[in-house]
Amino acid sequence: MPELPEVETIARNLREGNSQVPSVMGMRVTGAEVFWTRTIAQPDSKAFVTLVRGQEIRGVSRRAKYLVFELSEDYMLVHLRMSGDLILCPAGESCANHVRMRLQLDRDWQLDFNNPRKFGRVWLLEDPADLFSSLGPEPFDPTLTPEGFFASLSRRKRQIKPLLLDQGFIAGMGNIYTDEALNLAKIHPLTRADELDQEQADLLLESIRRVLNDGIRRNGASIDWVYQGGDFQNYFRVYQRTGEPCPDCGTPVERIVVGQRGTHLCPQCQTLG
DNA sequence: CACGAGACCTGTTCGC
DNA sequence: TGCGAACAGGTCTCGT
Repeated sequence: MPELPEVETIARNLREGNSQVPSVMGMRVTGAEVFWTRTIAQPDSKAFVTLVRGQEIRGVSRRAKYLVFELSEDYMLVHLRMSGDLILCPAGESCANHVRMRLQLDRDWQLDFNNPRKFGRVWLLEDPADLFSSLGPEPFDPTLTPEGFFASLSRRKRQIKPLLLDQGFIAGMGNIYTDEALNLAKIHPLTRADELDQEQADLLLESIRRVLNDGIRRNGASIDWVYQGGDFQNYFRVYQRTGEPCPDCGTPVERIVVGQRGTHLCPQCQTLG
């Protein structure tokens, strides 16, 4: 589930609460359990448990696809990777089947890191800067202008889809929103980045922002068993819609493989120059 | 630098 | 029904 809109939704729900759960702001960590040791990337899991205890949650935000917990002493960063989710669950209850790490909180809540495929990771750091140093700009950063975006594209010879998935080029895009944005912008995923003109770059940046915004507005996308919450999956244009009509021209959507990722496109709208 | 393949993991779905 | 293959929202590392 976790691309920018899903991570943003999780951060917002934890920060602000919703009809089901309260905000975690001001809650204190009274203990931690690690059920899959490799979940903790830094420090080691034993040190993590010791260090995190007693810290108060003072902020929850997002950078790229990382959840950023500002604690009283450190920052806790969580990357959900392919199948992770964070669930605020009443203390002592079982809200998920694959919990790899749990923070016990006061006020009778616990924060469960559910993660069936065990790819997700957690860091506890004094300063998150090193983790973030190689990340590209946030898509909504106002200093990311159409002109600057075009200039960045012009310097790259990679295919546009793998480039958009590269978190060092632009942060937060994943397989869903990349396919959606490229279809909206009518750009073939194999197009070389330096072959796009200014007009296409403008449209691509606008499309990226539009699909991400739509995703956020719908609380993200919920595909299959991994995640419940959003309903953006009902508004996909091409992602996992192989054989269904392109929303613009009606041509059946095709599936190809690009960089080992399933890729969905309209062969009529998105052609190679 | 660009690219492809393989790793890391478990669960679901599809085809025979 | 059963069983293996294919596939899944991500990222890292290695070889060419």
